[in-house]
Amino acid sequence: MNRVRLLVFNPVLNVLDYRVPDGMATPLGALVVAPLGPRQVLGIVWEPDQLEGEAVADSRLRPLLEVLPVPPIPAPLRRLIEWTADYYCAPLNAVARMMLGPMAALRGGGTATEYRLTGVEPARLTPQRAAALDALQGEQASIRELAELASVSDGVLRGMVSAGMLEAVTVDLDRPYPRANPKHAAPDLSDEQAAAADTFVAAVRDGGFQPFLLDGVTGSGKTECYFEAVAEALNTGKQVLVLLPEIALTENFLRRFEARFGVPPVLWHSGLKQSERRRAWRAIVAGQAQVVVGARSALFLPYARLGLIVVDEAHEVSFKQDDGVRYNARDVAVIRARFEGIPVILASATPALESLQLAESGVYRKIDLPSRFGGAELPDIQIVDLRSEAPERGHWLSPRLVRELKLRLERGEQSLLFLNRRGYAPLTLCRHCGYRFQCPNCTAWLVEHRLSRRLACHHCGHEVPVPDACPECHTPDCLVACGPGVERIADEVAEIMPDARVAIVTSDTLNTPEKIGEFVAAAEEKLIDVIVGTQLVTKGYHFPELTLVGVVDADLGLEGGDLRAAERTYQQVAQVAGRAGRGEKPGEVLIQTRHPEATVIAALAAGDRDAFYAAEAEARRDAGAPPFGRWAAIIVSSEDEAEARDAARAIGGTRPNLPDVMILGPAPAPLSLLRGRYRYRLLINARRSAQLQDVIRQWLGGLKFPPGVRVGVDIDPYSFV
DNA sequence: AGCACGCCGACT
DNA sequence: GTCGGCGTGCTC
Repeated sequence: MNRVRLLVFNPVLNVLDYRVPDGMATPLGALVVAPLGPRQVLGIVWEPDQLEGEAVADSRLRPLLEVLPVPPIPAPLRRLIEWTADYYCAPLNAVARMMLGPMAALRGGGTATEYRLTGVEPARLTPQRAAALDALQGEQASIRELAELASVSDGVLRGMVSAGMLEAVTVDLDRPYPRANPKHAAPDLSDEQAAAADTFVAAVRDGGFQPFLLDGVTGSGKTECYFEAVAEALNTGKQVLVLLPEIALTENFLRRFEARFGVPPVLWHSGLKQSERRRAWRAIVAGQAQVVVGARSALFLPYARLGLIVVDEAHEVSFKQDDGVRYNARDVAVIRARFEGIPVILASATPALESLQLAESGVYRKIDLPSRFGGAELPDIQIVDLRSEAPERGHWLSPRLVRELKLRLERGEQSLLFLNRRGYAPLTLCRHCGYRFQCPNCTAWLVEHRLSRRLACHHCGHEVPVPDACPECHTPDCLVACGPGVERIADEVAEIMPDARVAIVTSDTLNTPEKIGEFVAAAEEKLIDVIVGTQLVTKGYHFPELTLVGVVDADLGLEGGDLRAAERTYQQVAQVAGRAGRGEKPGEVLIQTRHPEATVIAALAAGDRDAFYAAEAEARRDAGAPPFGRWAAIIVSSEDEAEARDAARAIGGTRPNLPDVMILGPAPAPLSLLRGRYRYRLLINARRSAQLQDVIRQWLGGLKFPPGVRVGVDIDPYSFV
């Protein structure tokens, strides 16, 4: 009898065996549909010896139902999925799920009906129709998606179809993407850039695993360099994957890509519409998508002919996924390149210490771009000691920073104020009774957002309108805002410079590609004098008239005892400083701090990157932190507090006693209530010699938990909440 | 995870 | 005699 072993997409069943009906071809990697009880399940044909599980007797095997019309998942991706599951202590099928697109993408062909605005004036314009008219400019999608986009019911849109305001368009679901032209606009590279580009081009041409760390200062033109490697891949018919840390950066990237290659790249991120996602997945699998730009979720897709991976802004912590499978896309990208036998480029102006270490030890080949493109100078960085140069009461901008802002406004130059805190104020309390607004689902304050007149939790999305009176003592008009957010800083700028045109740039205000485009255009046309923004503005933007950067509170990131707090502060400030002086005029950076003596701040002021990394390396070595030692976390959560505590104690009570592994906890996690779940945590610090994952697997493998309890393992954690 | 099965108490 | 509570076990 012909039997196969499947990796099946069932949360609790990883491996099942089936009989292959006569005449059915089931190569390794084939996606198949199998019967499971009264239901059906999707599975992948896998090497039997790679999947653990008792072999079931022939007589119990049921026949496979169907092989899906999709090319088999190639062996390198199967090995990557095994590696990731093993390294991050995650279930195989949870990892494998990340390579799938929408279920509809598994069957090709066909057409869909989409709708778009016609411009026809209706006899009757209801408020809903007016809102839809406004929200759907330039959009084309299914009724369902348009309704979502415009926040109206689909009944409204169907009415608009009858009224002739919307028209149906039939689209081919698998229509190919336009071909990129590697010679569309060849760049003008400096000698430094050209040398780096030649190295990458050769690596793509020759193939083979080769990891690069592209270490170039802000404004050195890293993108132009790796674009040459992309061009080489296009010439040789290979696919390229470019990973970016945030969706917000894809818009900017897309423009630069289109300028260089004549067509936009294929996008992959969580914001895609269902039909776009389906089209992209099929083109990726078929090899028709030449260059895919995406967030970390693009990493596990089944590319047919991958020839190069680029991880841009490779130091960014958002490459670490913090729910579901907790993997680091930067690290897994290197592993994928190894299995695929292709080059991988990690690009950054402020590499992670781990990456620098790997470059120093010769694992990565380091390519340096030490100077800015076009002769622009790196900005002058100065420290403002908030203890001696205090802002006015209830204000956050020091006299010196205010002076410099006014000077830029007079000269018609632009300024950027950076504060990594969304909203108006991080805490709101009642002046009368001291009541503090807290999230009912999380251990967190509600953040006031004045623009939307709401109090919002930044962890779970809980939102309430700002009340007129205190909910506790019912005193009217008694709420006070504590501390600054970007909205409040924008108010302060408006107060000191009433004529200045201020733009707030956060994920709240720039949440669509259109809005990002409008912002960039406005900034380039000098319709904005002062940009106030969160980390969203620290990367990717190039505004030649921007000559002043103010870091409102450099100490913010240092609070909280996070393992990587110092490094992240260094990276954020260095990145945002890099926005200044990118044109002909020199840039100036003012960093406001209460700890000018801190190593990070001193290194930033002195422009001494090596000193910072040396000090950071020493601190990490002392703490047994990466890359010298290893950390892992076990997170236990339940909607029931006692259940979570008991499960955590049960884990703690069976801790292994090993010389090279230290176990801390269990203790309530810093965010002890998150999205309605109570959380306990154990921290594991291991020497590099320890078999960390094996220890954890053995430890947890012997334990059983009640149904409501979730136990997650976080290898190399970034977030310590 | 779902879902069926089954054993028990409560109600018509 | 019937309904429905959720503990237990199964899916190749």
